[in-house]
Amino acid sequence: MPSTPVIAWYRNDLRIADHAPLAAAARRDAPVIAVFVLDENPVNPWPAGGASRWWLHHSLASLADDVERIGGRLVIRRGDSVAVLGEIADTHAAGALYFERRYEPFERELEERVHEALADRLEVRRFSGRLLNEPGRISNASGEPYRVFTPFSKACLRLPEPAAPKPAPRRLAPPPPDVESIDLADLGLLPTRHDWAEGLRETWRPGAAGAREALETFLDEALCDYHERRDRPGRRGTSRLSPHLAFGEISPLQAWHAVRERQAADSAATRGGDALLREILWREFCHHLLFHWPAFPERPFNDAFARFPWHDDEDAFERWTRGETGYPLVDAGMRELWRTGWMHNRARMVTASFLVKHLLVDWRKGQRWFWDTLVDADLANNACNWQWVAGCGADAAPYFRIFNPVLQGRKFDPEGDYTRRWVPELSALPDRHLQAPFDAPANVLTAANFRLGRNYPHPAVEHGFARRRALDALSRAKSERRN
DNA sequence: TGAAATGTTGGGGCG
DNA sequence: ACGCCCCAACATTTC
Repeated sequence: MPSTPVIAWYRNDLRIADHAPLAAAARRDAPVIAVFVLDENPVNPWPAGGASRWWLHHSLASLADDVERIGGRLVIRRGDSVAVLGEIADTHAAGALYFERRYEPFERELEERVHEALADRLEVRRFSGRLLNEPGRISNASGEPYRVFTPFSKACLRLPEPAAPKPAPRRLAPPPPDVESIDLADLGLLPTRHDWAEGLRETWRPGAAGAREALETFLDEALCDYHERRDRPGRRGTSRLSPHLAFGEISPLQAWHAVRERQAADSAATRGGDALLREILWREFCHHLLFHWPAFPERPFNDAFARFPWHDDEDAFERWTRGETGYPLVDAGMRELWRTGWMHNRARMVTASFLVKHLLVDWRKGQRWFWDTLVDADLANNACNWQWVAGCGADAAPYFRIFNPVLQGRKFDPEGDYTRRWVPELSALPDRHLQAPFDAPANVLTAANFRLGRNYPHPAVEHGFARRRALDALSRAKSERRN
């Protein structure tokens, strides 16, 4: 068989194990041109944000090592994906192009363009892997896509247990030596003007090895109590796999299978394991929604919100982004995000609810901010969860569910570990008053040498007032729809 | 994967 | 002893 090279096109699937395109390429017993193309097409409405770019840089470095370890070489390029892939294909007479599917509208369209441009010259094949199930495969009794999570997840769980993930190819035939590549550093993914990435470096280890390490740590230390402890942001109770999943350093199948294995070995892991699998299914559900409603990141799923009078309050929005709202749990979350590129899920719900319901700022502004600052930024999850919080999404929190940031703080950070870690100026306050310094008696504040308005801001808005205002505005939006 | 308002119950203080 | 009130504590409903 003539060994014309095969191109393995990498995008958000930066791993070598359980990677169908790479495995198929290796099986061809031909030179493998593994290539990542940084495509900064201005038409893409969702180019990677700063935190994602930082992660991408390090993840590519790790992938390059992994590819080399099995005898290959990762080619790095920048430019228009169609043009670059076409040029590589022509220059090296490639016989095939393999890649893993994505589900974002822009990426789906890109896949179509790649197919159209190249399919007459070589074999273009796309593979599944980013999800456990193709979005088109899951539908309800009447053939419609599910709009509610619970029946969706039940349908997923009724399917046969997925097959075990495949190991990495043992060996790749290297690409022709003259395949052009540029230095990773020349992609310009790292911050230039000032180095804001220190907190990211301290917190994360991007790459498949880091993903595997995070998974093992989670399985050993947190899985059994996951269903309870994941709600406490002050403890290490969550998997912290989200950025690794977002960049495909670990596949959802690998995570799923590892949890199932642990459950089989240890009955104490049953409940925690099921809770984690449920989160993986939420991820599937979000992608399923984005697949069937491509406008999800731009438009409220529920029409009643189409003309909601959001407040264009730039000042309040900026206070929120900086973690200076005057509500300790909200500020803790926002500062954790800025520093580490990640935020505990409980805090995500509370901070997002605060922006949308207390400040009445458009959820799309919050979505954008998260998109730029999260290392786990994923279009489907981000859009789906913001709409969920705002109350306009599929299977969303009802409009009258408004988090009280003070009560949430007392309930989920009772000892104040999380709040004090990220808002250290509150450290000296006793637990009792930590979440509401504005309600603390004067003698308590004096004893802590604390003055509201000097050490820490006054609340951006009073909770009782904000709550009534949101209920009023949201219920009106609902009834106007009916008329 | 809420919170607040409202309703109910039961113990204890008190006249 | 009794009724009355207060108010936790808990349950229900309402937003």
